[in-house]
Amino acid sequence: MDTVYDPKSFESDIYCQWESGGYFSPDFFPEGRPVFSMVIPPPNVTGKLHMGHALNHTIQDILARWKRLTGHRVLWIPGTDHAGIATQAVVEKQCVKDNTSRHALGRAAFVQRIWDWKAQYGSHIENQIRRLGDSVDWSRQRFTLDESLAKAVRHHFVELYNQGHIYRGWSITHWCIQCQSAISDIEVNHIDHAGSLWHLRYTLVSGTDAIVVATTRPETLLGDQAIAVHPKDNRYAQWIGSYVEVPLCGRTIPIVADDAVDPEFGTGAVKVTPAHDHTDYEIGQRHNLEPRVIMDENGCLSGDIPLRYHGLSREDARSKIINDLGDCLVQTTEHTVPQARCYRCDTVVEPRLSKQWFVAMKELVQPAIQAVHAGDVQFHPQRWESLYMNWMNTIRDWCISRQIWWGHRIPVWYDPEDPETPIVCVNDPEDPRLIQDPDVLDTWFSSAIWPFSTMGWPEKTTDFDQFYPTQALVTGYDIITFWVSRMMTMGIHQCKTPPFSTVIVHGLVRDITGKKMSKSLGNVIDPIEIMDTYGADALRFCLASHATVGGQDIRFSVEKVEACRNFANKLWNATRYLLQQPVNQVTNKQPLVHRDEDRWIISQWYTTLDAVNQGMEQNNVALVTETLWQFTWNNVCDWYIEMTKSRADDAAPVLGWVLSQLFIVLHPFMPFITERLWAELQAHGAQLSDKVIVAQWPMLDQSAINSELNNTIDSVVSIIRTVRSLRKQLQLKNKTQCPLYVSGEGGEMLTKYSLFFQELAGVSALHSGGCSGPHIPAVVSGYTLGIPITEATDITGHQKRLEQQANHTKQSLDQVNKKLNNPGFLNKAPERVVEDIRIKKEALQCDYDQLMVQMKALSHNV
RNA sequence: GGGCGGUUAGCUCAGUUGGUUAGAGUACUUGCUUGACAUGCAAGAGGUCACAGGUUCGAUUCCCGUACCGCCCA
Repeated sequence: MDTVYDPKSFESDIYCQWESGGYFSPDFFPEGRPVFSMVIPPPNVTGKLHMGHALNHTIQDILARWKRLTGHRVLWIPGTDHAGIATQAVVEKQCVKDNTSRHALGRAAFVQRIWDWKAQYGSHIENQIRRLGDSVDWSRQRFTLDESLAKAVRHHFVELYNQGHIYRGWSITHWCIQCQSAISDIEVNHIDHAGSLWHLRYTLVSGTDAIVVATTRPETLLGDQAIAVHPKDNRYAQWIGSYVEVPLCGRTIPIVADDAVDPEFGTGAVKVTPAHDHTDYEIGQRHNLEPRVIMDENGCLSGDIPLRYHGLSREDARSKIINDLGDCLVQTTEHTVPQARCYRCDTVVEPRLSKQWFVAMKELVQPAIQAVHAGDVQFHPQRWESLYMNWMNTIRDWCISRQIWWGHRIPVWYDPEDPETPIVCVNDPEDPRLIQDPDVLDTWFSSAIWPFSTMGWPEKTTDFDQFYPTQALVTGYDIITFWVSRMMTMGIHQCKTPPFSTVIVHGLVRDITGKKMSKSLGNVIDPIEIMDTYGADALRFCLASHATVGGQDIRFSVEKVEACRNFANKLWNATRYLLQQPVNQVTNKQPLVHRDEDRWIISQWYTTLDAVNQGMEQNNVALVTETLWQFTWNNVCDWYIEMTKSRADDAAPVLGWVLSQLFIVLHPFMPFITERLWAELQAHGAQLSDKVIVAQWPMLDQSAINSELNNTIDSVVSIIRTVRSLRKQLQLKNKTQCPLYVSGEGGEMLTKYSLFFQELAGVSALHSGGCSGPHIPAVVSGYTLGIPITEATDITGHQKRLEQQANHTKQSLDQVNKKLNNPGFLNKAPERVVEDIRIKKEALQCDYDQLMVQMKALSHNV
């Protein structure tokens, strides 16, 4: 073995062994075992691995490997989604480079080009996932456009349509001029923008009066069909029903009264543009206003408008119109406007009247609400439940048609002679006259059925029988609304059971200052680069150590990954140390031992295992990493190995057993190094079976936990540390040994461990009882220590130190006494607490008295 | 405007029924070529638990408010 842990030298090799050995498949294990299944949140096929994936996958893989080790047949399904708009955009860019376009190529050729692209680059992210160590079943890998999944999507669509949950209709939808498609409500971010409020004068047709309206989008006046005021607004009551002239157009439009108008906003009168605003559309419906479309799909003015505005962009149109308004522009004020932007490309989204396909959600989501309500599905942490509930309770219809070519084409056909009647069917109709709807479905429409489409639904497959529903879904909170809610809705609707029983929600990975990682900020940290430098295990352990029960966002620091790499190195070298001794007696059976330090490490191990088990059950991954780190580094390396160095061969079966058990429990967190070290033990003759990925999780042996022994060894450790500290202050050379006097109740018992004091604290001889000559004293956990003074001793320094300790002890003692002198405390606090405080007081008093004695004695030596 | 989360050592974070002298890693200081490991060992220093009030015998912990940071929805 190398003296230094070098993950690059073995990680990929180990992954190949797992993958080719079939260990990731549930079929590796006999039937009859309990099942644990999960589906991966399918990453975008154009994507590359980012820190969010790394965190998400680390948590899932920890779960999967833990469940596998605890005897489950684990199925974790991998795959990617076709990411309609994103993928199409990538290939369109490629077309531009090649001096062509999708329209020049035509639909079929363009779609083929995307498939070609996918064949070449689509497995990029899959290979990155392998780097992370994901124990996914590649034999069941899926892509949302696979034939069987496409069939599932069609089946799903047709069924929903036949049941009346899907309809086609006119509506104001968000139109992204960049993506050239309608997008759903949820794909829009509302961001405040420093804009203006323009006050415009509309002259009444009869008479000379005018009404002033306030608007944030003056360019839409070309599409105005009314002015609206609140029905109870006295300022305008007399004008309701009158007509005004639209500036720059000459058209006349009515003044209507509508509750939707906020009298407090602007002048209390608003212009109504039904074809280009959600609220205005609704007002228009109530007052029979014809929507007037004045903008094309590129956001340029068009339609029945004055010629001079034709073809202007939204921005140019605005400035030109403001310029042309003249007297009609009464005033301009600064105003913060919420701007709707596309979540993919950040372009300002245009509300646009168009005919789209929708899923009527209100009724469909009811069972999904109920399931969470009834506790059939639980969120961890629970607070996300309210986000889910809020979203579901205020759900609006879901626009699922997209005006692009890459995706599941809507399974609807029209007879050219009757284009208003859709023919909806699973299989392509035979009649060649029929024309298929050109649109494709929102990618999320196929993602919503991912937990069962991946298992062969709607066919009755054995996978579906065995593995649906899944047990857990792991995701960032940002896609609870996008994805979790829809999987719940569709899963219950189609399969009568929620698709998972637990939703584990984690935070987002941010940079060290707490900012979101983004290309434009230039603060992106590439997980692949991190793995190249520190190894996958270090990255995983680092992310896991941040995955607290609270699910807080994570500030990612490279330093912490480095620390985790060092931890791996520690484990590596502890094993290297062990392998200097014969390990052929190492088995998975707890070895018989007769020494306290052996019993102690075994006791500590089970204490650790107990905490690990509880942490895993409670989904507290971060706590588990801390517990394992502490045991490995502090208990095993710092103390057990050091205590047994003089009898290393004798202790090897114990150390070997402890480490091999530890490898199993660490394996979900650091799969590569534990597998590698497991193999190393095997190669040196340890009797360990197969691979650690399929080892048996240790059984907790409560009877081996010995708290009395733990306390004793704790005392020994404290004394050794104190002696080291004293030696440092005495400026004793490392090799200079000194005698140690220990007095205090049970002090004789410590002679049993004199070898430890000798080897770990440089004690030449341990004397039970006080030191009669001049000495440096110390008080630690009820014992009084003494080291004889030499010429080099800095006595005043020690007096200072003792004084400090005495002050400190006195403070604590005062606090404790205050409590014990407080009748309220004595009467009202539980007896247990009062008793604890009494015991503590005695210990503190004893220490304090000793310190006083020692200080006095020391002062004689000055 | 409505809702949620955060504020603990220089930095990143633990701290679950309210009760040890508030912990860890890292950074820092000092000393070590220690027969596993300098990706290391040892010793040390470092905190008014954001601020103000309340409940309580007792508050980092529970409640109310304020400030700042962040997120979601409209």
